[in-house]
Amino acid sequence: MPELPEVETVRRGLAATVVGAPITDVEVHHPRTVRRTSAGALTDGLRGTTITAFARRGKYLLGELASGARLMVHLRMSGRLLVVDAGAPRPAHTHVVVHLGDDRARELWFVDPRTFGEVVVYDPHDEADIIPELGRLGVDPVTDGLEPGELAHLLEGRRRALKALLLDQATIAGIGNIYADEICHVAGIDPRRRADTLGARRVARLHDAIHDVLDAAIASGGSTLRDRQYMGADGRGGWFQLQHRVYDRAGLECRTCGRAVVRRTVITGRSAYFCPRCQR
DNA sequence: AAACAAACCTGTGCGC
DNA sequence: TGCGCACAGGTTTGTT
Repeated sequence: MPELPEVETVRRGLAATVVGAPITDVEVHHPRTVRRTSAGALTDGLRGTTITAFARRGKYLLGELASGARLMVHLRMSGRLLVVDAGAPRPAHTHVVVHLGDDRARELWFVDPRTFGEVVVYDPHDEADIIPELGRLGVDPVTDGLEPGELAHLLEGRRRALKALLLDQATIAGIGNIYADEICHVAGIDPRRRADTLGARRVARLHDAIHDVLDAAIASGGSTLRDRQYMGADGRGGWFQLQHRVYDRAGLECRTCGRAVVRRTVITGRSAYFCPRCQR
């Protein structure tokens, strides 16, 4: 579910609310959530310390602990991180509860119906062994920046469909199914077009679209779809879905040109939405 | 290099 | 109203 803008919104929410709060206790209610290590490793690694900062790389959320350890959370399809008052009634699928012992006690919940998500605490020295995917991540357009020349280089020799490349986390980190479609639309490029055939003008448009779409989505707190799955750490949804041009709009009039109907196709096994008139 | 399917799970929406 | 199927924001693994 959550892509770069959603994870960034969660990161900002946590940075503003749980950084500096002493962790007094940890409950783990689902072994799958801590499968990367163990419930004991998570509990022992968090209890008695404090989160000093939150970073984000692609869709990975990384917390620095005062102990020197590191916290990694990946929300995958249905994960949510919520900060609530202590003792608040817990929703179904609340798999991890981190007790924050402030003057005003609160809890940090990890809620995840599909249990694809993960929470892990580890020694940063062992990061390459415990979370090898992190080492394979490509450039994060927001955190690292991404210049037109660098983007052109990433596209060179890549014969895949552009959308498939945008979804490849080892090339560019953080873009998922919603934003890949929205970026292709804003750039005016057919998502099925081979990545190595864009030409300078399309590369320039793609560069601008990547930054414009991601920045606008972050400014809107991400996209909360019909199922209301995604929400920020404060429990409030985003509103970028109101600005979606093509995602999940098959059969509806294109919101950009108004003279064609949005089509749905499948690229690399994922739904892809585009306007055949605006995107070539 | 890259397409494809299957896997991991639960929930929801739709057609009948 | 109920049943069964398709599909869902992600990622890995194994097979062509």
